[in-house]
Amino acid sequence: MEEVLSDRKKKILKAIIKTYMETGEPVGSRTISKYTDLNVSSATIRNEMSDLTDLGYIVQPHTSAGRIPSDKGYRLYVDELMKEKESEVAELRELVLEKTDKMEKVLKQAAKLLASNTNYATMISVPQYSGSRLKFIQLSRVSGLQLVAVVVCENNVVRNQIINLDEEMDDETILKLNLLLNTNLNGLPIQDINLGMIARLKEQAGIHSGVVATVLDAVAATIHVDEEDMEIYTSGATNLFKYPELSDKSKATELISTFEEKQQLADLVKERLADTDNTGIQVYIGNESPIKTMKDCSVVTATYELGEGMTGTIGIIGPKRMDYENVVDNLKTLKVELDKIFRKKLE
Amino acid sequence: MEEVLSDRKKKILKAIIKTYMETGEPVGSRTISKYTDLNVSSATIRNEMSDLTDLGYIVQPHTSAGRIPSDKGYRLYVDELMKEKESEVAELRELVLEKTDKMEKVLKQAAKLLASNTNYATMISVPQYSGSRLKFIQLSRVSGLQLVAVVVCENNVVRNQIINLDEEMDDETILKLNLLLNTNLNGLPIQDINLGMIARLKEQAGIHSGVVATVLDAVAATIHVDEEDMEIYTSGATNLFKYPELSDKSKATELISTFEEKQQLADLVKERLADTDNTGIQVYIGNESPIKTMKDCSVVTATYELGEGMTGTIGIIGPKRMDYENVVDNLKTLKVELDKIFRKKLE
DNA sequence: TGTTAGCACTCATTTTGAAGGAGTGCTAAC
DNA sequence: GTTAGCACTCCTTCAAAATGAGTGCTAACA
Repeated sequence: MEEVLSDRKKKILKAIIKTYMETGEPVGSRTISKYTDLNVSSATIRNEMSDLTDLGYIVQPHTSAGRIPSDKGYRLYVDELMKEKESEVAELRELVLEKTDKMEKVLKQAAKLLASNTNYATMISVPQYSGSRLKFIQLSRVSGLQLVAVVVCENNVVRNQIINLDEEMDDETILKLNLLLNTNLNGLPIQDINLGMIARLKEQAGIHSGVVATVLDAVAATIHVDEEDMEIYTSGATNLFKYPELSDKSKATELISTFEEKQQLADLVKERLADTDNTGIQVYIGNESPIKTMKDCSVVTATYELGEGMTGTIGIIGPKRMDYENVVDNLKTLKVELDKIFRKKLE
Repeated sequence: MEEVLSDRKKKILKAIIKTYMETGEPVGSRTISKYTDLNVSSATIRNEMSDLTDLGYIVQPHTSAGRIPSDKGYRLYVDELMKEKESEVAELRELVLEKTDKMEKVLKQAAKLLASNTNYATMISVPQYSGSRLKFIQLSRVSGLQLVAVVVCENNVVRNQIINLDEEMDDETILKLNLLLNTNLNGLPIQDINLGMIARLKEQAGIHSGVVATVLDAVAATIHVDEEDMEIYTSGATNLFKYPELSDKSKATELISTFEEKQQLADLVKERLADTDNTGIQVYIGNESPIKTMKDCSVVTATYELGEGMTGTIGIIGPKRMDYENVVDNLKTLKVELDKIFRKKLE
């Protein structure tokens, strides 16, 4: 399995992939013989191509057509062949920064920008705040039978919830509960606050067991709200229509559905985030992707950090012949820019 | 312009529209002569169709093809011809209700359900809380230089924001501000709380002008946050691929983009909500729609209410030959169900 | 006067076949 | 090991021909 390719074979493979990226058409031996600086005839190229086909790096759609790269070919390209390109970083910053104040907007804009920069489809996940600690918690009476619970985390994410009571709760009790909650929970990592802990608090609070229990349960719910479902913004899904190999009706339908549903994208993001060694950029080629509808696509993802344990994922989805260099570059740049923007925002 | 059509012409027009809805193909005279209970020959139908063409109710794509309904034809159909159908209401309720607790989830699910029920694309807007009154407002210290502002409206929508301070603010000032804010603003409609009012409060608060001003501005921003941009959920955009007249590449791209961007959908919703007499169901046929990319579609919208001035819009987007009866039915049902669900939730 | 049958005509769609062309694989020669 | 040459495959394109749905018109009929 671990064949070593000759330099010439590598050059030819690379030329095939590059040409195919541009044209989307199978590429023939004559094209390559002119394209490369190898100065060999098309017949020679043909022999080499025949070998590459046997080795599984390229594929012939039908007998008398040129070759197109296989997943294995792309993989080699991504892993070895595309090293040298000089990074011509786009200036994302000014565009992104222009007085957007809310994280959501920045993320949406980032997805949009990336899509228009690359001409592929993009997605970006709203960072989860796993690992973040509780900074502040408060119950306030809103009206007779209503409280509002407000939870602030270290990373300044705020959650809240209205709590409807069955019976009234006096100010003193509320005060006591606030004290109880803050002394016991502040500084704890969000995911460590579990039901057992809440149960213990309930005991400690004792007195008005009925209402207090309701309230504490609600507080717990507020803390953990949306823990499992992840928000994802997408952009440029229609860019995929530009690539004929993806835009026949059934494929397009499936792809666009995937982008509309977002569930599968979320799963992918979760998988990436769960990866312990998730610092780098990950490339899924064709069937390597966990999303089956994307078997004809490649997916490139990067994770970005907001400090304090908040990580999100950016992804680019395009045809297998996507311009990997450019995509990786863009992702790297965006990753850095997002880091800067958010780090700055979080004082 | 106000021609009166003979009964027979109406019947023929209706038959044409119905048949065209099913097949999507131009319908010819022979088909109609067999389809209707008129028992007239195709030649007679041809004469009538010729008249209808002259009157602009139907259109001939090319000389030797059948006829398809024009926008005017559909309009007549929607306004007059589809009255009689018996309403076979789908049982949305159980499906929607299954323990979803958050409004967003209910809305997302409603969009999804409607899309799968109708086989068209759907959208639903998160209700705006215009007209709602402020119920409760509170500033709390989160840490040394951070406050959190929490605003609760009558309809239990909660907004919050972290406020970063330049200098510390003592507990007494915070208390005073809370009192000031609550006594002055509570009970006021959200949109009546304007900058002038905030300016007056600033004066009243006087003392620590610098920090206090910052805080009050932030509070104002919290109250009005997102006032202008409207969240919209969509579902089933890919359903539109099922209709050949919409699924050629350029049209499909435009349509899907519209659904992805959502901005134009939001504009449409705003327009609908601004409509004083917005209780009913509105049908936009082809170019009647304010969204230009939907000139080959019809858009049917309904507004639903959550009481206390919160109104949202549900929309169905399909080909012009959409099954209007079914769509209108579904919308009506969903409208009622949403009313019930939310009214119940809001105690 | 309204309805109908019949027929010629139109025009989009489908089918067919031929021509063209890109590309391969193989062989033989260098 | 490299190259030129050539037969062969098979996709694509194009135009012509066949098909067929549907119309408009006319003439006959009730």
